[in-house]
Amino acid sequence: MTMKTTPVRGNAPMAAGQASALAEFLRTLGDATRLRILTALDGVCVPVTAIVEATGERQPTVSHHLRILRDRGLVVGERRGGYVYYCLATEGIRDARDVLQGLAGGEPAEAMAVHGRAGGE
Amino acid sequence: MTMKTTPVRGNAPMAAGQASALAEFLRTLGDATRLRILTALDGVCVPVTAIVEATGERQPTVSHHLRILRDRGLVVGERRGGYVYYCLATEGIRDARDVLQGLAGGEPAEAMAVHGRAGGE
DNA sequence: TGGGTATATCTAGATAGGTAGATATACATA
DNA sequence: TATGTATATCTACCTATCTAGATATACCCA
Repeated sequence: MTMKTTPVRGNAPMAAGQASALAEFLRTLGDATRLRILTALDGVCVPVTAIVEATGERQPTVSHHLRILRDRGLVVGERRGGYVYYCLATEGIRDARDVLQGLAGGEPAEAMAVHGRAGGE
Repeated sequence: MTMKTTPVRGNAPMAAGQASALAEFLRTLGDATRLRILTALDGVCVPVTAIVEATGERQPTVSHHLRILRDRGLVVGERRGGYVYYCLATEGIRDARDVLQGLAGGEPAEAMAVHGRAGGE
């Protein structure tokens, strides 16, 4: 028996809970339709109809992804007459940017720590 | 018939191909095991055994994710004797950071444009 | 060359997440 | 109130992906 013991030890990896939360956040952004919806909403508030038209996706599909984005706090919807207008959620988007900055900046672990977004488990 | 025409038009969303490429990249990072592997490799090069030990994942699972990270150019493996040492891929990680910066910085569309990473289709 | 260790691959099996289609609900106006 | 439009929800199906377990391959040393 020769190569038994590990010659070098890796860093302690990111905590499991933190990694799951960060991974889930990244998967939220990791869908082409959602990215297209988010960019379509950049700077404007528009009804679902407009998003359907802009993206070329079907209405139920758009509603489905809007729901996910809403649940994650990335967009907000407000009823105005017959339409529900969707906008980027200022705070949620700012948090998201911070997380991405943290990831890009070096220590991925720090990203989630600062901004509560699913921090704990 | 009353609410027929859309009152406001959304922005033109990100191009479909670009969105898919960006989404795929984000999904690559959107896995807790891969995030943990990446952090375990921060600043050091270690054999698979060490990653298995550090993460607590099984060896085939680690190899699987290493393969994905390797294919995406985020890590590189080099054989040294009986072990294969894995390190963060300097260039790939720099590109990844740039993409994340671009996403965080404002115009998500610009992120992929600059750095080739799956830019085309 | 033979035995042992390290790593990769293969085959399922399980599960999450996406889209489609139908339909229900909410709202506005006539 | 009746009707039409806008949005949400529900079910089913499909696909991608993760993990497990077994096994193959690569390499080292005696």
